[in-house]
Amino acid sequence: MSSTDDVKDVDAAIVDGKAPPSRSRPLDRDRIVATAIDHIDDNGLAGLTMRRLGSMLGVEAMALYRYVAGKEELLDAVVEQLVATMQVDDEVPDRPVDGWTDFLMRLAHGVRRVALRHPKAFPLVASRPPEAPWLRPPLRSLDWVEKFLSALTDEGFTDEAAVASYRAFSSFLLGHLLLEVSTHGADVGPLDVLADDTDEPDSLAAYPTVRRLRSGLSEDHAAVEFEEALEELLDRLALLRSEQAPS
Amino acid sequence: MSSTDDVKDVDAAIVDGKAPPSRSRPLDRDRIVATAIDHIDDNGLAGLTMRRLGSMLGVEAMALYRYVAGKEELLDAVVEQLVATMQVDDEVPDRPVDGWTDFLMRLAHGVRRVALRHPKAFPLVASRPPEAPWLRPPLRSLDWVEKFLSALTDEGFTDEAAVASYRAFSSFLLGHLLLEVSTHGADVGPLDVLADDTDEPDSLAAYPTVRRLRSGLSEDHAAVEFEEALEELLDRLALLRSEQAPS
DNA sequence: TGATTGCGTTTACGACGTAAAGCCACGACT
DNA sequence: AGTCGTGGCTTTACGTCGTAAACGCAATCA
Repeated sequence: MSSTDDVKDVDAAIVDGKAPPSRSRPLDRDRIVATAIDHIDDNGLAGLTMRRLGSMLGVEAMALYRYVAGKEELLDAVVEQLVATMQVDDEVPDRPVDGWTDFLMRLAHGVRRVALRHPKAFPLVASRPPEAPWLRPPLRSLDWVEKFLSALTDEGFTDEAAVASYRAFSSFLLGHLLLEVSTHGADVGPLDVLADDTDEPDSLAAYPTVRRLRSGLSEDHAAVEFEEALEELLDRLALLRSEQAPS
Repeated sequence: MSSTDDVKDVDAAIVDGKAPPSRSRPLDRDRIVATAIDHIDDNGLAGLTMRRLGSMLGVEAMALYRYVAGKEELLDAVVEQLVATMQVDDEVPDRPVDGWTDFLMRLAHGVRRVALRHPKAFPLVASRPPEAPWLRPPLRSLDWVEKFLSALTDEGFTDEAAVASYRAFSSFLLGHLLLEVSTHGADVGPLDVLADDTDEPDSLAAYPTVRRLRSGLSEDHAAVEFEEALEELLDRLALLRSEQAPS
C-alpha cells in the first residue's frame, strides 16, 4: 500500500488505563485489513489477534466485528486485498496487450512481487482452501481466474488447454513462491545466528552432503531460477496451445 | 472468583477401535502422533486440540506433555512422521538403484501418495517454516534432503546442479500437491451440494469464463498432469546435469 | 423535543495452551 | 517388612483467545 503518512500515530496508548479520546476517523473495513497486513508483515501471522488488531487501531476488539464477520473472514479479506494490490500497483494489465506470453509473465512477476513484499502473509494464500464455495482456486479471487481463463481462450487456447494451463501456472507459482518465501523471511526467534558452522555439535554430522552444500541451499538464486522455470513453463504452455488447436 | 461448579463430565466413551482388552496401555509418543494424524485426517487440522487429543487417548491433556514439548512440537512430529511413513510404506529406496531418474520418480510418487492419503494434513508440511534452525527445507526431515543431494551428486550432478535440482523438485511437489490436495479433500461443512448450478443467483454471472469452464476446473486430471509435469521436470534436470558436468 | 440509529465499549462465556502441584502405584533399597 | 523415590497421570489454575449479548452514547431525523 505504499503507505503515505497515514495514521501511524495511533499512539502507543497502553501507557495507562485511561485511554485518551483518540478521535481517529471512524474506522472502516479497508483500514482494518490494511492494519492486519501490516501486523502480519511485522510480527507474523501467529501474533495476530482481534484484540491486538483492535488496539492497534485505537479501538476495542469487538468494534472490529461491525466490519468483519470474524477472524476467518478477516484473513480471507487479507488474501483478497493482497491479490487486489497486485493488480493495481504493478504493471499487470487486465488482459493481454502484447500476447498471452507477455501477459502471463507480467502476472507471474506481479504475484511474485506481492509474495516478496509480504513473505509472512503469503502462506495464507496457499492455506485457505476451506472457503469460497463452488470453487476453490489456489490463488483466489475469482477476478483473477476469470482474467486468466478468458485471456487464454481469447488467445487461441482451447477450453481444455486453458484450464490445464491455469492449473500448471497456479501450481508453479504456489511452489516456487512458497519455497522462496520460506527460505527467506522467517521470524526466527531466539538463536538463529548459529547458522554458521561454529555451533551445532553434531546436528549436521549425520548429513555430510547437506553440510557441504548448505551455503548453496540458503543462498538465493531464487530470482534466476524463478525466471528460468517460468520460461520453461511458458514454452510448455505454448506447446499445449498449438497441440490441441490445429488451426 | 466466580468458581462455577465445573461440570466434571465423564470423559465419556473413549472411542477406541483398536485394542479391545488393553486397559489403556501406557501411552507413548508414537501413539500420540499417530492419533493426531488420525484426527487431522478425519476432522481437519482446526479441530485438533490438546484436550481432545488427550481424551481420544483416554487421558487428560496434560498427560501428553510428558511426551511432547507442546503443540508446535507435536505438529512438527506429525510432519516428520508423515515423511517417515512414506519412506517405509512405499517402494521408495534409500538411494538410486536404477538411476537418478527412477529415484526421483519414486520419490515424487511416494510424496504424492502421502499427500493424497492425508489431504488435510499435507498443508502442514508446506506451512512449517518457523522451525528447524540452520536450514528450513520445505519438505522437511533432513534425512530426506541428505538422500536427495547425495544421490544426485553421486550420479554425476555438480554441487550447484544438485541444489538447483533440489529446489526445483521441492517447489514442483509443493505446488502440484498443494493444489491437488486443496481442490480435493475440503472439509465442507453444511451446504456444499449447492455446487451445482441451481443455486448461486448471480455469483458467477460476473465470471462467464469461469462458469463455462468450471466443470473442467473441478475435474481431476490431476494425476496425468502431475505425471506430465514430472516428466518435464526430469528432462529439465537431465539437461541441467549434462550442461554443467562436462565429464 | 424525543425517538432512532450507527458505532464503539463492557461484560461475560467457553475453549484453548500450558505451568505447577498433587496423587498414587510400583519396584528398589535398607 | 517398611520406606522411599519416581514415573505416569490428574487437578487446579492462569492468562489469552474468539465472540455473543447487552449497554452506552453521540449524531440524526421527526
